[in-house]
Amino acid sequence: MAVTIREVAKAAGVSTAAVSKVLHGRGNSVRVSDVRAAHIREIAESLNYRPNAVARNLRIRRTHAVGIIFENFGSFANGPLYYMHLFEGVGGVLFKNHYRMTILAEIAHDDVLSSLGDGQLDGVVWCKLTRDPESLALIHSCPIPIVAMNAPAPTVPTEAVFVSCDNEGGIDLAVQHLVALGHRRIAFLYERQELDTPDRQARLEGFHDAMKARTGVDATAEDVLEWDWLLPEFSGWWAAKPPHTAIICWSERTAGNLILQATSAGLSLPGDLSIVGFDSTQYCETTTPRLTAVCQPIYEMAAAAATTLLAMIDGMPPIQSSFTFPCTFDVRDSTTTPRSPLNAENPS
Amino acid sequence: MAVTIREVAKAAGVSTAAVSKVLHGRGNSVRVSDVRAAHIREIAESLNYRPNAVARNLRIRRTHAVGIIFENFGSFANGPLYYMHLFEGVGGVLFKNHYRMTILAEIAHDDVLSSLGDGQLDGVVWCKLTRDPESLALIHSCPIPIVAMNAPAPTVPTEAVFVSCDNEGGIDLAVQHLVALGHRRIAFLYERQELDTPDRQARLEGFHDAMKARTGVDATAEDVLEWDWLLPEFSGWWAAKPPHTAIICWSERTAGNLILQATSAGLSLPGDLSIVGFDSTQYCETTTPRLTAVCQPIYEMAAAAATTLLAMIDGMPPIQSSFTFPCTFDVRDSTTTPRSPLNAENPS
DNA sequence: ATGAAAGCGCTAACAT
DNA sequence: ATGTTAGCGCTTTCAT
Repeated sequence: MAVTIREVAKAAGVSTAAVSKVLHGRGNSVRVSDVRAAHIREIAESLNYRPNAVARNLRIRRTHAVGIIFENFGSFANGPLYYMHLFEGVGGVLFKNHYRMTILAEIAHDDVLSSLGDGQLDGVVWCKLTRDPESLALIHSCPIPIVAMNAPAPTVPTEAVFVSCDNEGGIDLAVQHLVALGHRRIAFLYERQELDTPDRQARLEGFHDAMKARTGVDATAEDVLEWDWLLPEFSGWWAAKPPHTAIICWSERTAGNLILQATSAGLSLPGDLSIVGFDSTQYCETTTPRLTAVCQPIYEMAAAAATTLLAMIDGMPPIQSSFTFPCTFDVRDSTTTPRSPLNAENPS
Repeated sequence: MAVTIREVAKAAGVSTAAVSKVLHGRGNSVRVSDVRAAHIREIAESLNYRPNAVARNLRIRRTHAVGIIFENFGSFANGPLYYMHLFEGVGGVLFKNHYRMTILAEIAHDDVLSSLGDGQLDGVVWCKLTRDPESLALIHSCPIPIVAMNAPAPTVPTEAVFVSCDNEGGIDLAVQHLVALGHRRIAFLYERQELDTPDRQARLEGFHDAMKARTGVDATAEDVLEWDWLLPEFSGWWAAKPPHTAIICWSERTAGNLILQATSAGLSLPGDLSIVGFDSTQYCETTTPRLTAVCQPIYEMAAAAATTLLAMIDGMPPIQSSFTFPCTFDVRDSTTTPRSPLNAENPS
């Protein structure tokens, strides 16, 4: 069907080795004179030769393709924009380096090994890899390098590299901001469905630490709100006149839904309730009020992940086994001074 | 390095053909007894054998991977959500059929052929393929099947299949809606940067047709607004007291930016100006006011594209060379009756 | 500088 | 029912 290197060689009256060298420039044990090279190129062109990458991949044992695993590909478009940026950031680096990016849909753990070990991928970026023993075992027996994004670095050293943001530090920025505005009773909110998400867990821990550090008092169970997906619990919670004047949401999207619920419950935002989100994307500009949020440097993180992965593929041992990026804080319109600071520092 | 089918065969005392048949179930000229099969499986397991897909791909000349080309991958996250849905829709079908999806970044036309003809892809979904002769030539010489999404079907028949929505019909729904509300002077808005986008062109044509049909008068040049990316022209335009009472935006994101500009210029929406977008995603729920918009059935379109492509890969000639899906209309809060219908039908 | 030939790991026709 | 073998298209070592 397609014209092969052999046919080009025959037509040009040279060996396949010469054609390979000239057209693909690989190998250094073969030398071809300029005239011959030009001739070969001409023949190849006229025959409309297209190199077969699959054959080459088999031979050199490299595909220049890396996989990217999302745990929930199906809800990409309605999920946080965060994923998209991550995706773009990784893709940007890969494409610049002439790698392809292959999406691996949510796959059963059993299938992962066969997917990652079938020779089609040179490496993989794994988003939200969990820390359970099963995953660690998997990392261990995986024949290609892995970089995990937004996953907590495991306590035992592994072959994989972990890239994430400083979730605790990010939440501390949020608490700091709210406390500076005068808030004392602050709640932390997440969806029941996100219970297992490593980032959520880290942020909750950060919340406890920060509350202790910034207000001097420990957060209690009633300061932690675990609600359902679209936060139907809100109106009941608000009706019970909670002492809180601000809510920190574990994610951007959660904050968006909270704004929706609060608005439709008749609250005036941010006067009645200050709201902070996590992840500061374009999305935060489109909510009303615009969402104040912790910002993780997604593009830098994605670029670090991809760059490190490519280095590993090239056989260089990673410099670090984990990278943690500091967060920043973007103040927008969803936070303000509390209407009535319940636990003001200096009640006169 | 990795254990091959040959080593399994040797360890099990059988032929490679037997191993291949048992483990991968391919070929029908080979029969293996149950006991032998069980034994082979056992050996393979104990040797931790992993089939090499690259070798198999070379042999069977199939990769079970399809490519997806976006013209502007880099601005995915900040672009219209439309792309994401498309992406998910295509991916959903592919994954269900055990195909992989490979992202092809914006590539120079010269590179396209080498990318699509290198044997690594069984087919490709091409988003926003333009209709120029160059692209048509490319389609013609492309060795794998192509499905074009949201591209106008060319007038001359091609090997590719085209999937798009009825842009004209969609715009007509918008005009109908506005006219029913009492609007007579309606503008059509797009960004200068989108000049070449086929969808935009089709929608503008649809605008002209619909205005003629629904109001009886032709739209003029001043009814067509070609502004810069973030619509900085808005305030000047509005200050000049244009006769228009409504604007139809070529895209969802354009409409969002228009809302931002109008709001910051002090307009009260939708009272001062009715706004309609194109593409009705989650994004339309997050603007203030919520965006009334034409809705194209993206998931169905994506599914049709992917399904058709897979059929073509399997050698079945496509039933149709183009699929056009009807649009629907989602009324939200960004449209209302005009404050003062300038050209009311029956001025008393 | 150039060519011959041996595989990469797998599949499938063919032979037994 | 099972084994032998010839490739898929390319790279690369080794002779010349």
